[in-house]
Amino acid sequence: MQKHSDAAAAPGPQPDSAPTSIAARAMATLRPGASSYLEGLNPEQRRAVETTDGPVLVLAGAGTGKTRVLTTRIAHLIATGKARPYDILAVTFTNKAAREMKARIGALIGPAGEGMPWLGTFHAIGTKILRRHAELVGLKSDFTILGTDDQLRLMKQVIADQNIDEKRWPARALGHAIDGWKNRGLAPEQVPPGEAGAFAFGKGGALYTAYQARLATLNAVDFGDLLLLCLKLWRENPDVLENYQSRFRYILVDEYQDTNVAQYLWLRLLAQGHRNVACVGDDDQSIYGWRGAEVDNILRFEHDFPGAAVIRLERNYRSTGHILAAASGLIARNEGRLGKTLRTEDEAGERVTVSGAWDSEEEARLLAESIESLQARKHPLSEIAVLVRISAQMREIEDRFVQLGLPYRVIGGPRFYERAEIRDALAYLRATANPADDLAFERIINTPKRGLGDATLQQLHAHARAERIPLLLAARRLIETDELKPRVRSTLRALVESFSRWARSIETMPHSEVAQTILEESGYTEMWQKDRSADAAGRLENLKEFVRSMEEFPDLAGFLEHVALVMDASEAEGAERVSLMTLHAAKGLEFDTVFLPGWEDGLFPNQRAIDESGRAGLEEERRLAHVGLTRARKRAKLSFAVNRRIHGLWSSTIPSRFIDELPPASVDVVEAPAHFSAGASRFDRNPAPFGSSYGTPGWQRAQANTAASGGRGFGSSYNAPPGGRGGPRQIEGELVAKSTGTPSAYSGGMRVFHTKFGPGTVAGVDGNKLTVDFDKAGRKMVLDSFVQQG
DNA sequence: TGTGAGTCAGTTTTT
DNA sequence: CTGACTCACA
Repeated sequence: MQKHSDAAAAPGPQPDSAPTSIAARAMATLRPGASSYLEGLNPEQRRAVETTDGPVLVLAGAGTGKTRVLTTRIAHLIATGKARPYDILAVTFTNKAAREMKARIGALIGPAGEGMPWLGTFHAIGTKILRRHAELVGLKSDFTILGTDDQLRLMKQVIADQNIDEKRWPARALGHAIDGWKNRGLAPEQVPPGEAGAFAFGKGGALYTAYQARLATLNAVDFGDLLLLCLKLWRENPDVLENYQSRFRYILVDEYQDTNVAQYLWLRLLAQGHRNVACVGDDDQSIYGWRGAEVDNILRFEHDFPGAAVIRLERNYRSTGHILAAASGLIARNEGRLGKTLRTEDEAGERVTVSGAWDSEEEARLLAESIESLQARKHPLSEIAVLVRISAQMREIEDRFVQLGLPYRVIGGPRFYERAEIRDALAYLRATANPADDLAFERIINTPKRGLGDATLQQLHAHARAERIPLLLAARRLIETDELKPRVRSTLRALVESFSRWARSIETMPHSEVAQTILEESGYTEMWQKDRSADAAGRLENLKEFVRSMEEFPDLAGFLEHVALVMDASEAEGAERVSLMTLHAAKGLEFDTVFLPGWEDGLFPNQRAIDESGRAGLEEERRLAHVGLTRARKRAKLSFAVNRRIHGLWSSTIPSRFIDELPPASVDVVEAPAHFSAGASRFDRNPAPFGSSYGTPGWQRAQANTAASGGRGFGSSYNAPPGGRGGPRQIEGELVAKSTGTPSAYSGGMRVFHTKFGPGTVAGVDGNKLTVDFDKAGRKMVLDSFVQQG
């Protein structure tokens, strides 16, 4: 049970034996020590659970049962009668963490835990508070929460309004600056003059002010405001603050090392009531400095909350000895840390392996072979992860997996709600629900194309600004005048009337039907049905899913809130696939075997991180390495390549300095392939005969694939023995690919199947390159060796 | 209004 | 080498 306590952690048999909260409370008063939920905790964990009063900092190293402590602590507070579920404020960073915590509390103490109204992300709780007191900060309670793209659009408008050249001062940069200020809890008037002047010849501050003003007129907030406006609310209304201070008898914070200054201030204000604040975190896993997280918050905790109890969880239940030793040895090089030493009672296990490759392509190949040999030994693919520093590394690895037919999934990536069709559908709903939502209206006024282009929009804007009214209202007024061309006028009238009709139908129809109607009547669905590009079908699917998902919510407002805040798409779990993700995305997860490719100076540690943040940047990179290693239960396999393509150019690289920082006793250097023998390094070993890889399933499958496609194309480069070359094999590969003049076995109109993109139709042929319209993935250029006839 | 060439930059990412 | 974006042109 303890073994995989952190992430996996269905709380096993415990829930069955866990009493309901009332019984538990009664029992706990009689025999406080005997509560079943406390069983199986180690002494430190138990102390972290039972030290309920006063400030507590729990330094929970990777795999030490952090989530378990947090959830048990809540269960304990409730079971002992110290607090009712609604007395407890429990904040997390992600929705995923919040969901997981809810589920686990529910499992521990039964239905009583499900009613925890104040368990959620900082932003969700901030929203809840702001909606109650919206008018005190100049909003209406049905304010809209803007996503990043709306934010950007708004910034562009603000920049244009101030007659600033958007070329020289891009909206993105302004957005970055404003986000930074908001992360630090700074309202426009609080920005230090020096900083405000840095943007656009001293206009940064003015732009920030203007941006906030625009938000206010739109009755909208951005993510930063959800915290910042709480601060404003509380500072200006001490009675409101007091109310929340006394309401939250106990406060718990997850991942405290990730808090930014705004969140810190937010917490500190609330915690000044009962002062029962428990923060759980790990300074060694702070990897979000670049987006405002302040490691200092955790380093300074004892100073900020005098008399705080500091509890270290150092017993690791996840990884074997060598992995832990490697991770600990590495992180010990960091200076700015509170210091913990992870220990395990598990066996030493396998040493961490380090291997070099000639180039990144070979690295990908060796990695895939290694996975296949694990697979051949019945190692489940779902227990294997490949963690990369930057997503650009994924391409080559994916290519290799695709070629071998090795099932994988990418974690992270673009999310459901970020897709254009979902944002469009959302914009229709938003503009219907809130006629003042100019950004939404603007987004869809000409989607689908209905002849309401830039010129019309400008007119609307001018009118709206002059009258200080929303765009939709401006449109309604304008169509009564003769300022518009007849055609535009009638189109706009139709649109405006549609919106009125849809708005009325919200009262009478179930909201998912309203959505369906809007999508039909606006011509939006039709637009995609008519679209001949290959991904149109997928988009229609997404829209269906979108409408379907609305049914899970009681009303439109509830749904809109959900998409604004709880934006992660549910991912199908448990499939028998290798997981591929960035190191950042891996935090909180664990796998039996973890591959860590790309350990090269410049890539990892990343040069930019060092350039921008110097020593602190390097230390954050090192923490990232530590996070990567500690994801592994049994096996961690590092690798690097000595040649890598960076921005399209081949450059030679040297192994990451982190590799040399690993404790040698816990590391095995794996023999390098033939060509990798020059230069004296610790990786200089006898080359393994390359022929040994010919028997792997991957090799055989690659050959089979080649045969299936007629033995032509890129695949044929693999017919040359991969070993026995002194130079970059990549170049050979390219030469072979380019010199393939023989006509492809494929021709336009043929149906083909691609392992990654699925079925599709050939649209064009150029030598061994095919242009294929895939049914799901859209139009892609692929090499014919990657597809099969079908 | 839509396309095609040309330009330019190019970590990590949640809410 | 990509992909995102802009700008000129039809």
